[in-house]
Amino acid sequence: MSSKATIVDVARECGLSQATVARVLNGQKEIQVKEKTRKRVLSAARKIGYERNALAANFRRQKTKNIAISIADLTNPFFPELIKGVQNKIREYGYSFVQLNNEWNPKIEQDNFRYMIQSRVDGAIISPSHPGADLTTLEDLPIILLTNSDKFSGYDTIANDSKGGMILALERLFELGHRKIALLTGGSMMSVGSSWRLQAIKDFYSERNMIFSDDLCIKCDMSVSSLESFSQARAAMRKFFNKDTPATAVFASNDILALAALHVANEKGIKVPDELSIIGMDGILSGEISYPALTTVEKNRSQIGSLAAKSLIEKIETPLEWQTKKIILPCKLIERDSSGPVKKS
Amino acid sequence: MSSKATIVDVARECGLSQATVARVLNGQKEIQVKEKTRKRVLSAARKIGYERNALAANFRRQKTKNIAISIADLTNPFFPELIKGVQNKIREYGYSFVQLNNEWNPKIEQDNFRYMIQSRVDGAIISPSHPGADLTTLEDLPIILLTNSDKFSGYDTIANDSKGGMILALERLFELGHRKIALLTGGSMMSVGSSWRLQAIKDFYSERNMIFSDDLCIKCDMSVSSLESFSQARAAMRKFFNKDTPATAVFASNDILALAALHVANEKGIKVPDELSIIGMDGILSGEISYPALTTVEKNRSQIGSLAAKSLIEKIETPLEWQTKKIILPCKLIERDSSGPVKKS
DNA sequence: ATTGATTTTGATAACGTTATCATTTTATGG
DNA sequence: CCATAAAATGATAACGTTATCAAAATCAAT
Repeated sequence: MSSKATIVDVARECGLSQATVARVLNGQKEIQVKEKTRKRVLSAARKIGYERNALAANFRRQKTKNIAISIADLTNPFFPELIKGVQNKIREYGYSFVQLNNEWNPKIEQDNFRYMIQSRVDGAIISPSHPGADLTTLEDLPIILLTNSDKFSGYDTIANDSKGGMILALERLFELGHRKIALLTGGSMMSVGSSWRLQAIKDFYSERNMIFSDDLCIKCDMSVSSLESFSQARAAMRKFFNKDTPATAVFASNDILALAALHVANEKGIKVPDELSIIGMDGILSGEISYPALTTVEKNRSQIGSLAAKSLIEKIETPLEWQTKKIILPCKLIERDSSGPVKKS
Repeated sequence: MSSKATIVDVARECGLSQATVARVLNGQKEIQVKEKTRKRVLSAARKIGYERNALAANFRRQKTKNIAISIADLTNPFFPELIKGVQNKIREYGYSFVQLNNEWNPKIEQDNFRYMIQSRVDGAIISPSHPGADLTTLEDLPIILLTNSDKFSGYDTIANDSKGGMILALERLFELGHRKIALLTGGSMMSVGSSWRLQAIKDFYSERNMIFSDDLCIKCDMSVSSLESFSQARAAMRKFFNKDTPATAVFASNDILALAALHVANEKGIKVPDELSIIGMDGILSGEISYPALTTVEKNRSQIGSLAAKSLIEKIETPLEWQTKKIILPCKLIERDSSGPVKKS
């Protein structure tokens, strides 16, 4: 049944050596083989239904044309588009990928790293589960990290400029007249902690000779799944509004949190954007189709994915020319319908 | 550089034959090897840093412990959770997977099938890009299809009972007093066409001695991406409301469309659920976090994924005992906040 | 034609593991 | 203690491709 035809069978069929057959069927750049013999081989191959045995080929060259993508959780809306970007790019180069989730669990992450080594992937794109992730298992496997944490010095990294993006949002809110801006946060999707965000907004205010009151920082426990973090954020927002701290705008560190804020605002009859402006971060689908549509600081995840893929393949294929890169991509403010000028009262 | 230690090196190191070493390191069920030698091998392996070369092993056994998952588009919110279900299940059995997107393009889909054959995956879970998808390329590769289309007789299939789910929603709406129910549809995510839905709702009405007016069927062009189909549906809904055909409820064939309806209702100041009930289908995250939260007919995608994975592995590992299965899972109505009793007027 | 350079083809040895035997060692029972 | 069975280990041949080198065929130029 599954005893497939091999290159030797094709050779026998067309009366040529297996070397020549190999050159025709799997040889690169179609070099060094006469058109006539090429035809002969191809028709013989078609006749007996030859299909290349990639297992044998990979084994022989100890290359797989396969890369790994290690992320925390595929159901996190941040990742699918990123992966798509990777996928589209690597297809151009004839690579494919295995996708490994770790559910934020460092132990599973380590298993996955082990798997990468054993299955001899040619390289990996890794979104570390936490800033202390141990990458030593990977030895000299070419990798690109999706993070901008400074814990990974010496590694190649690609990420959006989250801080810059945050400032973009704050500046715009200031332009719109907002001065009482609440910060809704609880650790980013990359699990890099969020204390820098509080610092960033404080700096932002102090640069303008104002102070950011800690009352306006709404912290919520950040949990594993998007849905849980939504619930947590919603609870936090409900509490916040009950205290009726006067805030005219909310900046949330991701769209899920922003949508929680929007949800609570709707619930309480607070008009968005007339009475409250909300800006999120990431640019996920849920924010595009909500009502009102969410203003957000977009991270171009597809672009990150394709850049990471491109870099990785360069690193794999021309390792000598490679030198460590830290790419930081700007974010882009997308103004939709959840933000507007502060209400005159 | 990357010349890794092999089984032979370990054998030399510990003074045993490579056969014994192989039995210790990669042998199944830890049978037939003395505890003392086992220790000897393991410490030698650790000492010289042996890592199993899965390429060689796969090649030798012509098995990969790898399956493929072929879907249309990873960014379609339907799929990530399904894939997660697959992933969790196959991990139990020591399998991993490659994920292949086809962007609804049958040509790419065929390339992907070819890739499966050449890379010798042990099996595949396939969501056909369209009902006429050609699976002959796959010959006798064990596969499980994610569809309930009757075009795939003879294949193993798993899918939710969409029609049953739809009836669940309609029955509930009837219970709530709704008689004028609009059907918002345009082809399902599985691209299986949607004419059956119109038929189903007509049957539903006629079973109750009523007739379903075609005016209440809102068709929208179904496009590739979720966002586009949202826009299309929103446009269709705007048109529908302008005609002010009196409908007290909308049943949408997926959550994206339902959210489009919700969006337009909000836009027009139509109160949901007081003035209009909306029920969607699938149970995606966006519907859980919208305001109001979307009532939906849930398809348990994680369950489908894990069932598909379990079946596939059975089919792979005990092919003789296998017999063709067509599994149809019931849907579940999840009542959230977008549906309620019809308004008394 | 004859030489030499060049292109095209052929023969064959790896790659590192697993599977199949053959062989050795250990256990069992009279 | 010997015979026999059972358990543990060893030797070696695959798996199907690619890479290397050698041989043959073709081409160019005298």
